[in-house]
Amino acid sequence: MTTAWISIKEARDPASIGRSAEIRGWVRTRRDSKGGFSFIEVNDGSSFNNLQIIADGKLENYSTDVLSLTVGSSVVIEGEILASSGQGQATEMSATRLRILGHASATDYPLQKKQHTFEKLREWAHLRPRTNTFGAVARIRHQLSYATHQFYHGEGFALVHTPIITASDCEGAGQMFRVTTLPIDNPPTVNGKVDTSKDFFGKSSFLTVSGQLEGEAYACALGKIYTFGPTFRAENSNTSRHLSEFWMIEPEAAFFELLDNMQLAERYLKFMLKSILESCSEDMEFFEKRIQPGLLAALQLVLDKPFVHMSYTEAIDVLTKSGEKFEYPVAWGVDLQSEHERYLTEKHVQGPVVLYNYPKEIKSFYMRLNDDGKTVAAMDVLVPGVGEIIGGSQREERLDVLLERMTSLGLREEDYWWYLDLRRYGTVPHAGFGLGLERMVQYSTGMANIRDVIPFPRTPGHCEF
RNA sequence: UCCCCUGUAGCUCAGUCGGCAGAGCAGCGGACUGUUAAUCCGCGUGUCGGUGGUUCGAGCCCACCCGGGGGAGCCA
Repeated sequence: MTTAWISIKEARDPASIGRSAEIRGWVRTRRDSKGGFSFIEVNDGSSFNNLQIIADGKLENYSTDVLSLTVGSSVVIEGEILASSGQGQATEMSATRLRILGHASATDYPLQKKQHTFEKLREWAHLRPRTNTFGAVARIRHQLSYATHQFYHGEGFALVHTPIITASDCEGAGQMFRVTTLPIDNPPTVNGKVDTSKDFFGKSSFLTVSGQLEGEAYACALGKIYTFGPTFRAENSNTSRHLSEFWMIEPEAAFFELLDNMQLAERYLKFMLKSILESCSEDMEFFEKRIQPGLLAALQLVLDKPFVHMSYTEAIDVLTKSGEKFEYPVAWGVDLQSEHERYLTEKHVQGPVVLYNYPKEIKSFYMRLNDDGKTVAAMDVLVPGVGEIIGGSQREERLDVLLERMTSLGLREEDYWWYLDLRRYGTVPHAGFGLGLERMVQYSTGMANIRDVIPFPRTPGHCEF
């Protein structure tokens, strides 16, 4: 007869009282009683909370092993799940057998039984998932990812894997990382320039900044698709909201117009929030209590209310009449600055706001030109604390209009030949958007710095681990 | 990239007017207790980010460099 290995999440469930079981995990704390026993708190990542183990002095290895247990040690413990007589937990385990798999030297192990700053924990990115905060962030990140697949599958969207290496540098979303196998110290040259025809792909190649253009190709066949993958930006931006490598979800749907797109974004955001509030209540309570008081009520309010829609022109009007002193002046035609976006979502609306119909001059070439000839069918979703969490648009499906727009921006037709084919053959209205996963995790948890919501952050000058 | 702040013990930080480097936590030793950030007593810990300068004397003042944080731009 072997004892069943169960998770600590399961062991903490009062339904487990009376069971014999085995748990496996890492020691968080040990408190000794000279009365002849010890309390050991063990965490295995399955739950925010620990399981309290009562290790009696009668255990054969009590003095040799139990009393040597340090924070971070890995253990396998068999015992009986009992109703706890102490405060703070419903169940506990009375150990009948305890085995140490690996010690963690108390003098060397960096994680102490106290709070560390997030800055210090970034230096120990390989150990920080063992802390309360980073364990909780990791579980929320997983739940948001899972909810994403659930949501799109449920809405009839197919997952498409778009390429990570791209040979076109014309995705138009910022600076790209070059991918090359040419020797960096002595590359082949022609006419004094690097001969990229000798490179791996016979031409220059880069890490993708967006899967959108390829996504459009599949939407114009499968109808509704989404991508979920890493994206890369070689921009020298040093903020709490930017990463050089981040994960993006990009749905794209044929026959969708701007309003369909906005409604999809709202359903998607609400689905994710509902998912974490229902499935990660212990983690969310932690964020409410220790990271951002008021978080739960704010997220619940988002779920309960329809999103406010506001055209760019209305937004400019609101900002102009706000009486607020802005560092950057507001006028129709200028791009909205962080301070403007923050005012709109945090003060004016106090919740998510969908801005749409931006001046064409400040938006990308592929966005559909509105009938006014001045604006394009773009939409951004802004949320308090984070700012832009979603950016999207209805795409320009009319070949002549798209070509005209490209010409005026100096883009070369031959670079976009396959993208233009989508308009040449059976063109349809379509729309889509991109959501930055890390910004969603930030918004969901209240974590202030984006470097703390991705396991191993990459930012300018930092590629450790 | 620009602006501001910051760097002292393993961690969090104090250090006055330029005059012997000091607290809490962690650790170690002991006591005590169905404890839960346990409690109580005792003990140790330093390239004061680096280099140069001013000075009889620099953690403190000056210059440059490096690291960290916040904000801005760009964006998701």
